[in-house]
Amino acid sequence: MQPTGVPSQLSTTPSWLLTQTAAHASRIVSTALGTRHARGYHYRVLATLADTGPASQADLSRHSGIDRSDIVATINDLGDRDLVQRQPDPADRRRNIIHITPAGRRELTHLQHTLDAAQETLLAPLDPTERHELVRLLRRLLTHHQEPRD
Amino acid sequence: MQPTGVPSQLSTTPSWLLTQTAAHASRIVSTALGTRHARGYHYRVLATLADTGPASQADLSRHSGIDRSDIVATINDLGDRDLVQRQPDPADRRRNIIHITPAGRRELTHLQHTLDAAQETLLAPLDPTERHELVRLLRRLLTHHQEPRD
DNA sequence: CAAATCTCAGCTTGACTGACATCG
DNA sequence: CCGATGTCAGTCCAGCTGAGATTT
Repeated sequence: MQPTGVPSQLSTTPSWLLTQTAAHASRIVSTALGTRHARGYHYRVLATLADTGPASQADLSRHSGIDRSDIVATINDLGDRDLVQRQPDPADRRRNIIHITPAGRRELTHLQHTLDAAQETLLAPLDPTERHELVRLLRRLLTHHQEPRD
Repeated sequence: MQPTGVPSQLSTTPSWLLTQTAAHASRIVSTALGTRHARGYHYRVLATLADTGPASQADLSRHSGIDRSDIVATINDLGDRDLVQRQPDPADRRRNIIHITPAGRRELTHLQHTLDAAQETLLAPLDPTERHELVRLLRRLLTHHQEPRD
């Protein structure tokens, strides 16, 4: 008896497995973030700000991997909740400098704890060695496909 | 120097790695399918039909994991290209029975070859043992999260 | 009546595209 | 004028929700 009745041609395919597992991961993570009224973009922006300090929206886009266009709404959301502040750059009036606020840092900490728990849920069936191996393999694939500077 | 400049908190997270890797996989696969003017749903429906034989749209939905609502448009697309046929079920007039046509089988074969190549591209940096291990770990995660009959 | 089937319209996330005005 | 920046509108895929019509 098959799990979801998925045809064998699909269910043995690495890319299918990846997609499916990622879908589960994303659902678990979204649910976790949802308990704090956040979404992926919100966390990524906060994490990036905490990581690299205040930045222009363009820099934020580059560092977080979120498209310029999507940064706008995300910053609006976070700004509405006073988790970040948008200030015009006096030195370059095209720019907004985005700062994370103390409340933003606190929220980030909460989010990280929430995500740690989600991570544990996701990886429950794997022992530490296997988790490490999974991470290793995925990183290999990622770096390979990210830096094909040929 | 970081690859995409992604903050470390993200880049070491399994679920982040999964999502990112899956994104690459999906782009590779979509591109491959695109060369034959197909998308994921098209392949999945064709593969399911070839695997389980003619089926109602509801069964097709169950077996392919595609939502009922999305089956409709997919079958329309495939029908327009004469890759499948939609016939009313004489025994149950609520049903349409979907058949794969000879052209559909031929197209499926093409798609599978295309996808095999995409798979090879995706897994290029891993040796056979590692590929097998990756598949094993992903399947463990999947089955765990798919059949939580607790 | 309940349940299954098909269909349709619409929403959501994440990612992206194109255009535009502003400014350096 | 070129190029970077912020903004806005809109597209796209994959997945889902809800409702209706039809039939068993």
